[in-house]
Amino acid sequence: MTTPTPAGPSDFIRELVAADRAAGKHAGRVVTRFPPEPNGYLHIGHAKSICLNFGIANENPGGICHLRFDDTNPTTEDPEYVEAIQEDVRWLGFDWHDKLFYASDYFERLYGFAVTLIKKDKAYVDSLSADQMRDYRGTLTDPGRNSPFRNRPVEESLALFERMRAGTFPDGTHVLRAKIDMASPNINLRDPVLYRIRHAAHYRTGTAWCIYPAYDFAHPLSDAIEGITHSICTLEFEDHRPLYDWVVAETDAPHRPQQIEFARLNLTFAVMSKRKLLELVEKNLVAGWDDPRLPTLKGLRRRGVTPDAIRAFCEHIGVAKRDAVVEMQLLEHFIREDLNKRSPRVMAVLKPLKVIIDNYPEQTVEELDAVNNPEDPSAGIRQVPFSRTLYIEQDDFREDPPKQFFRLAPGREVRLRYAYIIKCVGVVKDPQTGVITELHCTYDPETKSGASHEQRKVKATIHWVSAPHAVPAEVRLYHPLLTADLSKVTPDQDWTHYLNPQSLERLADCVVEPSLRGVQPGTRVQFERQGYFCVDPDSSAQTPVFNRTVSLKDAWAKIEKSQRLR
RNA sequence: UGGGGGAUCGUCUAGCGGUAGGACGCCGGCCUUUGGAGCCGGCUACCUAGGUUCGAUUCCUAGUCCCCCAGCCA
Repeated sequence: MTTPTPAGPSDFIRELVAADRAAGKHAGRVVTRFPPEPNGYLHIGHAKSICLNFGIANENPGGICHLRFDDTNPTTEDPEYVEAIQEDVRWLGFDWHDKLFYASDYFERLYGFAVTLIKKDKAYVDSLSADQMRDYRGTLTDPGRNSPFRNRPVEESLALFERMRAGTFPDGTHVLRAKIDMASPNINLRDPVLYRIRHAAHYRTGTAWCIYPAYDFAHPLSDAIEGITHSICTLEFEDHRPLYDWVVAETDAPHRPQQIEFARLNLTFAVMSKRKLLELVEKNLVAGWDDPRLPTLKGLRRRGVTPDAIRAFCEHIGVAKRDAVVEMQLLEHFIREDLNKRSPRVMAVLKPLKVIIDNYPEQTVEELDAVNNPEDPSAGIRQVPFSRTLYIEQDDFREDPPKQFFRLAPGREVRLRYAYIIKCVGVVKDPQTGVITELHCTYDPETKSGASHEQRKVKATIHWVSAPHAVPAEVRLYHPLLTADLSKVTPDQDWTHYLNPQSLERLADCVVEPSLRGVQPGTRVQFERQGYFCVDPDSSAQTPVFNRTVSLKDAWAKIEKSQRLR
């Protein structure tokens, strides 16, 4: 029997957690953690992990998810990122309560665990250079060789490790290594580095330390210290798991967390690697980490995406172990679906063309009823002013209309949304340039929108804004940043030439209906026939700035169109 | 060529020995007082070869392909 897709999210990790609870493992407790390194801003890929970890904690009674900063590398980390990451997790709608931790808070305890290991002769101070170590490590197919320092007496390692901490040695002269097996087929087990010397100021511990624990040492022990039950990470750590377990076991840590791996999120046409995102920001190829063209949470927020849409997307894509590349169209679908429900429809003209209704009284202003959201009757109606002089979209008029063009043209009729049917009776051009400067139309007073009698048919309805009431606005259209799939680009290849140099289009002469005067930053609206816009949440400009990210489909259509014209 | 993982519509994902389901996408139609909206219909998949079985996407065997690992990054 085929069963329909279950209503709630379910995946192998949730099943495993459920099985552990049922078996009474960890006394039925569920403790997860989201452990970012504060070396960049969070993006949609992190959202998958956040939704998973916090989601599992929320779904299980008494479950909790810690937020832990994995800040063990002083050279890449910055408090700016710590702040931004916390904002983003909260914005996404998750709460770590009082469970905010820093791996750097464990430095003293971690040092103690390391000393324990040395005393058990399970770790030693190695004095090989980095190059020598690489040489001794062997290759994928050849086993490694023992370091000449591997059998250093425990007392000597202990003393050396103490002096490493004291700052006696320069960077790179010594490391602390686990004593496991240099011939292991798993390279991670060939005496991995546990501590390295780094004379660098840490953003939290300052210069208190000049040795820093490596991920493979700090992470399992941080999990153990915090009583994490399920340590969920991405696939590339699968062959670190034996080391993870080794560290927890050999240090006699107070608790045995379990590492579980899942496939990270890849999105087509999105720059997701922190290295590349950093490069974009540092080379000023984008305006910052919150540039709406970026898949960062801050960027998505500025283009009007809601946390609800991101969470719905993350739930839908599922959790599995196979490598996956999700299509951008799927993300866009969830964004549209969400925005459709919540964004009021308003009228705006992006490229204005003046229209004068010759037979409409000069001083008259009518207030016409407009529906705020056809999908949500509770959103109600508003009034929009109508007058003799209007703006319509330049694209809605063609002097010489092609076959499939049904909007305004000389002698033709269209309906003005919420208003009257008008007919174009005259075209005024600049005598110098020949550019159309205004249209003259007549209106039919019998055709007012909502009038119950005799429905006249017109081929098209267009939007408009009353000129004397129009509110000036700026619109920024963000096209997809990339025109190629970056996953095909090798790490050392220059990838920035794939960026679309025309990815930002600024339209300065836009007008919007008066109901948008003084609208709050962050407000999401749908412009009639133009798509979803968000009043830039972080803009302090006098005139409202509307952001819109152009969908892949539209972007491609535009590219094709421009190619046809050539 | 060592080790660790993974293969189901174009893309994600379900299935746990009994007619391969959902979503996105795409195609067609309807709607037309806006649509990047809505409604209706259609499309395409079990990596290969053997075996076990009444019956295999599911179990077994062999193979193929893809991903990850040789940082004193995480």
